[in-house]
Amino acid sequence: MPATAASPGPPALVWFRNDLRLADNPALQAALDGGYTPIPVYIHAPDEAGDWRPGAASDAWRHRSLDALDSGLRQRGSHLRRFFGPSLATLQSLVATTGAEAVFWNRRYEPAFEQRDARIKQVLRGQGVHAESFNSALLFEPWTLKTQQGKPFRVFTPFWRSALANWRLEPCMEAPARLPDSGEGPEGVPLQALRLAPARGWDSTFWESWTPGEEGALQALEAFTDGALRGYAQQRDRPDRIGTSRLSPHLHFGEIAPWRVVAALDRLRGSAADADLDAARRELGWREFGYHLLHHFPQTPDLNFDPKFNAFDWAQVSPSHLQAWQHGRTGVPIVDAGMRELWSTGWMHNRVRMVVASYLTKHLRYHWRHGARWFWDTLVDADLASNTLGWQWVAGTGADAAPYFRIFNPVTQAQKFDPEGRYIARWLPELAALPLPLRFAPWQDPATSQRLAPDYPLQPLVDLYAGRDGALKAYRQLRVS
DNA sequence: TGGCACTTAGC
DNA sequence: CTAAGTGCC
Repeated sequence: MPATAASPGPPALVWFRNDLRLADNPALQAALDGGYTPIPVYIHAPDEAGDWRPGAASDAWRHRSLDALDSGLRQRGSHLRRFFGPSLATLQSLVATTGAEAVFWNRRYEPAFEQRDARIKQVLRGQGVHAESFNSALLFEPWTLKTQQGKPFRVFTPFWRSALANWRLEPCMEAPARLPDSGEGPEGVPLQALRLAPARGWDSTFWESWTPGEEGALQALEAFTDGALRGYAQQRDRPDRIGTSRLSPHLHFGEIAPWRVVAALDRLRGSAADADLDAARRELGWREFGYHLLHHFPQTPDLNFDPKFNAFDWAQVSPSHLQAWQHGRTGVPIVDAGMRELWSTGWMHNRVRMVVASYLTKHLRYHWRHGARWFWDTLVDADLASNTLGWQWVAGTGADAAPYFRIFNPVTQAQKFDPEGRYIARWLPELAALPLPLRFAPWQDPATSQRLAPDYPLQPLVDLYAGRDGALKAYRQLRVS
């Protein structure tokens, strides 16, 4: 029986995780449809993520997104209650103190969470609580698509073909206009107590370019469909323009449903170019593929997907060289520009992610895990599925990966995708005075570079040809052994 | 979702 | 001489 203001139903916990939105939220909707009074809770339990507890940039975003969620709930007459973990004990205690008859949540697919949540569901049900989970994050949950042999996909193209052949979208559901509130049980702790926001405010520059939360996500979607979608198939490779959707952090935190993004694209069929719409949908497909792989190959955040690479001769890490890469001081402009963009905005253009990753794993020949870890800590969109897929793909160790010998030349990449050098100049202002061909490769005229860009490293960490050569030698060695 | 050395066609 | 194609890493 649906709840009304006059006769509120029994309480049910709605456990928010990476589904920080009120529209298209199946767990919240299940509570309402079941006639319950939803008690929205968030439980801070970073240790339960195992080796992959969220990084600092991700936490900074989550702080703001939780704040936005609480505002949205309050506008509708409810509010968010925040607690410290462990998750199971906290839920059990809340069930006891609120009298909740049910617990609803939306699924996560990271290995540590899949295990934890399965156990939580089992224990709660064993205690007679109605515990149920839903899909809020994916177009296709990892177990819904299989190859002809009933096995998980390892190659993107057949995976995506299968997805398109089995296409079925969740209907979009507007956020409830009003929510009943319950006064039962503890109120939890203030948002600040979770200490997600950086103490010293190093993230302040992030928020010039991002608005965490459901409202910000919808604005980003609108900005995309009104703007960068036109020409997306080509322009998304251009880091010097706003050529991408910039939806990744919103999708990661569940501030928007992927099917709402698809629905927005579908509405543009006929008025926007099919190539652009298909390319945009295909990028969502890579996100889906990442979750598919992570679920079926749960070791891949830490281990090579292709075990052949376990014998690969990665270079020993020099802490100063690794730090030069991290802080954008390698002496290769497009690499350094990307790493500085990451550091100051918590995000990096995808084309540049590939370039800096190729440089780390090929020219420096460092194990991809060093790059994956740095991205994990610095990206606001850090996502275990996408991060793992991306790094193993570039490193050549992954499923359907670029072959190891596919080594990006950072100078060629910059000339091709940042032809006016504007992206480089934006993130490396000390290079803005360098004339164009030189701005891509300052070492080619050391005297001029010294004069016009005295603050930039004149001596690249590694010679590009030597780096490429060393990588190919190590790869050859792997193949004959 | 490459790069490069080398070839060949065409001027 | 350059552009386009090819095979390999």
